[in-house]
Amino acid sequence: MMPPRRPYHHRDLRRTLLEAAAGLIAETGPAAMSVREVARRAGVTHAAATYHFGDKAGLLTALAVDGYRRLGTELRVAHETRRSFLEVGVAYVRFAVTHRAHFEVMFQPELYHRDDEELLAAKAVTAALLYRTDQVGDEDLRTGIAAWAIVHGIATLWLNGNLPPRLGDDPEEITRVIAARLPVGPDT
Amino acid sequence: MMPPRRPYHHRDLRRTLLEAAAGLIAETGPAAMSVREVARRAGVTHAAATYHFGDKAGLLTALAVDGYRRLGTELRVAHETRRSFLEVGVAYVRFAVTHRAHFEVMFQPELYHRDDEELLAAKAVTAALLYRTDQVGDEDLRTGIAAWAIVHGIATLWLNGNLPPRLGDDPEEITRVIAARLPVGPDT
DNA sequence: TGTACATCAGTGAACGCGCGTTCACTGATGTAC
DNA sequence: TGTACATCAGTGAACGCGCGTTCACTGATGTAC
Repeated sequence: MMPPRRPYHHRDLRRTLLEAAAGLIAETGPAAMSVREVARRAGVTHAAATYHFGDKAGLLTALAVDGYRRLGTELRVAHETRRSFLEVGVAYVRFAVTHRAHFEVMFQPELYHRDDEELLAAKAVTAALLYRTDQVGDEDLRTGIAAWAIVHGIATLWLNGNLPPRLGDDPEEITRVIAARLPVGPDT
Repeated sequence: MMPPRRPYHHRDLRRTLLEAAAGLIAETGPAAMSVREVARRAGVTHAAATYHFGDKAGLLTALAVDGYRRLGTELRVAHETRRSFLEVGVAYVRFAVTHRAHFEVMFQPELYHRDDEELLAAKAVTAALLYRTDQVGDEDLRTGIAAWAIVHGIATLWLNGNLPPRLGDDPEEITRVIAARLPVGPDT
C-alpha cells in the first residue's frame, strides 16, 4: 500500500510559502491575506509559516524584500539591454502587472516591518536604479523622480482598474504611449 | 444631578461615523479598520453603524463616494480659479495628502462595493474633470492621462514615504517642481 | 562504516480575542386627523 | 392644541468564526568522533 507520503521535510518551504502568499494576495488583496490560508495553500501547518517568518508582518516583509530584489533585477536588465530609457519604465509597469502581489505589498509599508535591514538594503539598490541616489544634481534627480512618478502612476491606476478602456488592455503599450510624453533626456 | 446625557438621537451620525472612519484609517491604514472601532470612536453601538451602512464594505463604499465627491469639488474649483493647468495637479496631490484615508480607500476598490450606483456616478464626474471623457481626440486623452498618472504617482509615493528626503517635505511644492516637467499644452 | 547527539523543520492542540452580522427591543420623532 | 400611530434611529446581547500566537512535542538531518 504505502501511500505516497509527502516527506516530513519540505526542503523549500520558505519559497513555497512566499509563492502561496503572492497567489493569495493577487486574488484577494493584501488586506484579506491570512497566515493560516497561506499555510493551507502550501499544504503545511500554519505554525510552520510562523517558524519561518516569525509573525504575519514578517511574512509580508519577506515578500516585500523578494519584490524589491526582483524589481531591481528586472530594472538592471532593462538598463543594460535598453533600446531607450522609456523601456526601463515599461519594465517597471511590466513588473507591477506580472508581480501584482509583490508590488502592492511593497508600497503599503504599514503591512510589514519597514525597518527590516534586508528590506532597507533591497530598497536602496532599487532606488539607485530608479534615480541616481547621490552624486547627481537636482535637475537629474527631478528627471528621475518625474519618470518614476509617471510609470508608478500608470501601474497603480492600471492595477486598480482606473484607466479608461479606450486606452486598450495592454499596460506595456499604454505605458509607451503615455509615458513617452515626458521628455527625459537625450533619448526619448 | 441629571448627568448631561447624550441624546438618543444623534442627528448626524452618518457623517460622524464617516469622519471617525477617516480618522482611524489615516492612523492605521484601511486594512486595520473595523466597524466596531469606528462606532466606538463615534460613541455609538456598532450595530448603529451597520444600520447606516448595511455592512463593512458599505461603510467603505460611502467613504469612497464621499472622497470622489470632495475630490471632484476641489478639482472643479482648481479648474475655475486656475492660474495654470499645473495647479489642478497640485490640487489633486493636496487632496491626497489632506484626505489620506479617502484617497487610499478610493483606489483600493477591493475594499468596497465597486458597482454601487452613487459610487459610479461620483467617479464619472471626477473622471470628466481629470480628462475629458468623450468628444475628445486620442491626443488630448493621452495628455490628460499622462498628467493624471504623474500626479497620482507623486501622491502615492509621497503617502507611503517613498520620495527621497532631498526633495523636501512639502508635497505641493514637490508637485510643482516634478510635474512641471510634463508639457501639457499651451499653458505650462 | 557506525553511532551519539545537537540542531533543524514541521506538527497539532490550545489560548484568548476581536470581529462582522443578526435580531428582538426600545426610545424618539414626525405626521394625519 | 392634542392624540394615535407609523416610522426612524439606536441599543444590547448573542452567535459562530477565523485569526495570530504560543508551546511542548517529534520526525528528520547533519556532523563529530
